[in-house]
Amino acid sequence: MTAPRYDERMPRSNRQRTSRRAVYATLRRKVLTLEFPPGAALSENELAASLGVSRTPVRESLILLSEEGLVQVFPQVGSFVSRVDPAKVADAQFLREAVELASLEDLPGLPAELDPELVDELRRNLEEQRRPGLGLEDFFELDEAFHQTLLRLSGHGSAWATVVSAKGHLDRARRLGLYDTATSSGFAAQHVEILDAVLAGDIPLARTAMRTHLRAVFDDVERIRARSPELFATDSGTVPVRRNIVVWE
Amino acid sequence: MTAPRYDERMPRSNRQRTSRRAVYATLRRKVLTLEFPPGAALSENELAASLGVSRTPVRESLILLSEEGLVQVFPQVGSFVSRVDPAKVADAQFLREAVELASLEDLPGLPAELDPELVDELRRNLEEQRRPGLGLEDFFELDEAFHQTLLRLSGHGSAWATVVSAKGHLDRARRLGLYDTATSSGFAAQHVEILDAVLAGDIPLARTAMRTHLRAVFDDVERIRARSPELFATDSGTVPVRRNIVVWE
DNA sequence: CGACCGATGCTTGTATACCAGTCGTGCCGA
DNA sequence: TCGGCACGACTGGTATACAAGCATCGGTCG
Repeated sequence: MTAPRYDERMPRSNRQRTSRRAVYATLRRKVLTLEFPPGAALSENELAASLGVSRTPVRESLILLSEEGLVQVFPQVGSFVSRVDPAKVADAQFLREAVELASLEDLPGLPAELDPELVDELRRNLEEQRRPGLGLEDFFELDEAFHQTLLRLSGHGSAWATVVSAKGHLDRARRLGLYDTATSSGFAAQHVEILDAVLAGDIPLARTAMRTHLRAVFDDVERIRARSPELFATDSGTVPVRRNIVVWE
Repeated sequence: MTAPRYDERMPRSNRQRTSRRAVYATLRRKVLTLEFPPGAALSENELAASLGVSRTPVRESLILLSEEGLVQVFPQVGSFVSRVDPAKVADAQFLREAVELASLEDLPGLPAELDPELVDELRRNLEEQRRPGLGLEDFFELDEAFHQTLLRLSGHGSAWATVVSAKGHLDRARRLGLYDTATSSGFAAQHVEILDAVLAGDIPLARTAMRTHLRAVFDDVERIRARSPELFATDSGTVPVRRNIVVWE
């Protein structure tokens, strides 16, 4: 007959370090940091060669990224980094706001019931955010951790994956413009406001603060768009362009 | 130099009918309808053989399904249909509720501003739902269409993909138990309530009705779980089982 | 009789080969 | 000069081959 395997807990044996995961992480990072700018052609063959792997993990990663909306694949034509589509950015904003605001509703009524470990984590995170001379990348990381931990606090940590997908589009849009530390320090203050409200058990206030915060992030994107409209795709009918075939000599 | 291709609109030339999409749709359907029951082993080779394709599209589909949480892949061990995890079902419920309720908030203040075409579509849909002798599968389809159209009505139709992912887990759980037409006719009535509130411009009422409706769906799942707890995974540490190695003769 | 231990056949992961489709290019003829 | 057509370089989609790990079975040895 059959026999059971793996009784309970295979902590990281599941999340194995596979080539595909590495490639996916690399490609996603390069897309989000604009190292691969919107509209850029992503040849499976080229990527495979430059990453030192075969087409298979590259291809599988591109499929995942296309599901995420960060990449568009045109069969027999090419794969391209998605244009920064304001509609998609707005969708991402809507989704993120819906999830994060709803999670606040599910916080325990009494602040005493909050997981003290997570609360500590949030406090330490906010302290880090206040550290002078903090780099932009560092702030991005802390920001991510803050929002994720907040979700865990309400017991909806698993919804983070959805937020991440949405955040991808937002972050990419934000990086299009200059994004100074002054702005980020403002965000840090908003984070404090949110946590204070949560710890005070004032959920409506927390919601308001969170909404204000997320809208500020979105407005940041809109500001960038107003200043540099050419960076955004105006028509959703994208225009793939076959890359130059450059032959030297 | 380069030359532009595909100026504007490639309506369905993009969503090409590829082997992978067909395989993905088939596998997903079989998982959701429990034709592939929770815990079942899904061998890439077997699936490829039975579907008449190679491992490649099968494998890519399994990767997508695993991202969706419907399948779990254990490297060098096997791929399995995910157990119906109550935690995951609850997560799905949370996500769906968050998105659908938030979308109602963004409905235009005046009912007159609603897209009349979509309103008609909703009305026709509800009429269909009231048709006597409606099969369960048909009702499921109408239900899907109703919720999707409602999202489009508030301009957030693109969030439907997220809801679909969540709905997958919910629907699978619901199918575990008997699900009679009496229940579904109750849901149809709730649909009417929601649409009435929307058309009356009473967004708070619409939200309440929607929340009640979605919770009823979730309670349906909980009811099934109470009656047949053995169908659900009690521990999240899943237990893959290698399929019998059956040798005939 | 029980514990070890290698052979074996499965699994998924990765690499490679081949295919059809989509252009750019340049020859070739009117 | 200009139009047309075929070739070739590229694309992603699919099929196949190979690699590495795990579990079971059956033998052997203590």
